[in-house]
Amino acid sequence: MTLEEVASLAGVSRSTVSRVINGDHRVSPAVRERVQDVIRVHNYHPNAAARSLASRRTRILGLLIPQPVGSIVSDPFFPRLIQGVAEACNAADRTLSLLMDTSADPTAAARLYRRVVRGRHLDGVVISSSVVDDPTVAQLKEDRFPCVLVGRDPRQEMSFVDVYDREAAQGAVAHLLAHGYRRIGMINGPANMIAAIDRHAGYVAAHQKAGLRPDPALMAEGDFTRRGGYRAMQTLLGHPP
Amino acid sequence: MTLEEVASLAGVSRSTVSRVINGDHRVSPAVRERVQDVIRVHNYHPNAAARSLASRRTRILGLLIPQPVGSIVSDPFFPRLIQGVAEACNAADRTLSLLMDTSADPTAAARLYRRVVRGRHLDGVVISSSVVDDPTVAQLKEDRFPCVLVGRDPRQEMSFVDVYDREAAQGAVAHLLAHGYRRIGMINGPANMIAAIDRHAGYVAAHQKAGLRPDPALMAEGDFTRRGGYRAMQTLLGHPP
DNA sequence: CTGTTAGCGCGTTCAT
DNA sequence: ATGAACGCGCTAACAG
Repeated sequence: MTLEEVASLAGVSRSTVSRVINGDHRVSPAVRERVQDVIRVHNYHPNAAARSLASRRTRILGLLIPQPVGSIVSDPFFPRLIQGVAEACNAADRTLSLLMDTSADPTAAARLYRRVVRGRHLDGVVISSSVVDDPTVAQLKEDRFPCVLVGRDPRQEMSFVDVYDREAAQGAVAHLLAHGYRRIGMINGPANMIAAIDRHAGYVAAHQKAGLRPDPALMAEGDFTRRGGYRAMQTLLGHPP
Repeated sequence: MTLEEVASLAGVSRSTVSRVINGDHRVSPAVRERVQDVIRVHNYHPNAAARSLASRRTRILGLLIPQPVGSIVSDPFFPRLIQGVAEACNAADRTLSLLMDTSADPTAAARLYRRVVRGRHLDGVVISSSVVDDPTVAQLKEDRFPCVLVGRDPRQEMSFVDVYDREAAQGAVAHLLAHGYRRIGMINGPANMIAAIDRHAGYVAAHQKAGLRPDPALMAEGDFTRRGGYRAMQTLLGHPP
């Protein structure tokens, strides 16, 4: 079933049907009603490829999840992120396409990227980039491809959504200090992650504000897995793994 | 950059370039080489929409995850599934599109389904259906839409991939029985899940084969969450939650 | 092995 | 408010 057929069934031209579908208000109520009936009765749905080709927009949004392939199964963050994005896409009547950097081959990511971006597969992309100097982010920026970061852009050149990692860490540490504690340990994420950098900065800032200097021996590195956290805590407790 | 431009830059016709792109072997090595050079140098990538419109195939595969929205974050099964499918799609040079039944509105799923399937968004779909009489599965079957189930089809009418739930459960219980144990408890999944049905069947079969009749009091129902498992175990242990 | 010719199904000016 | 005509970029016969 095509626009053409709907049009002839409704006794109008293709253009009119197209207008009805796209919510153009330059259609008389009577005609609109008639067209919508035909559409409903025949369960017509516009062909996605044809729409994209003509309109130059795909109505597909991408969610780009890079590198830490392992952690996608261990870290509950990703399922949540995926679900949230999926929900928003559904609400906006967009299709979500998931771009995951699986392969260990570093060029595979680049190829995937080029194919999808240059092939005009997507209207825009949400990229969950947590690492400093992510090459894909740089690429997107260079290509001026519509996108938004989940995790802040250190250079503040792109749109992003993030939490106040620094402030939160600072607040938590300040709270402990205020209660008289002095030996405050920290299990942080990998050092190349922006969130880890920010949290550490907050940790340090809270100490400094209290006129203290944090003890490097109280820092341990986890990797957002249970096991990583366990090991880091063992280290802090003086039981190196 | 379009096929047309690549063609004129390489001094051939559009068709030849198209053949090179699609790996048609009816192209002389010399010409192929020349075309590929132009493609590489100009970083050309074919327009996805145009290809789809002309070929009637989108090179997009769908992963359809229905109902149990909550469990997608608690159950590590889904991240693994998603990652596996993504990997396979990458390897096959296909794009993965994620179709999740978020909304509580039951008609939303149907609309999503119709839009995507009838709009020819996808070439095929992997559906992770675990529930008996899943309406979406029925719909797919009726529409004769290319798809494969993750989880078996009770009616054996569709392609599927699954594990031997029944046999595994039977084996496990038989093993315990062989070691002399007689009061064997079972924490199963929700009763409308095929996997739960199969596992229970195996549990019962093992008992029957040993001339025993399982005690209904030893059955408890979990929901694939830690908390659900905890509660079920409490019940089995005689400490109702 | 290569080029020519038709569409694929729709959005979008233009007229009217 | 509606329709006619064109083009989006590519694949797929069909010729040669």
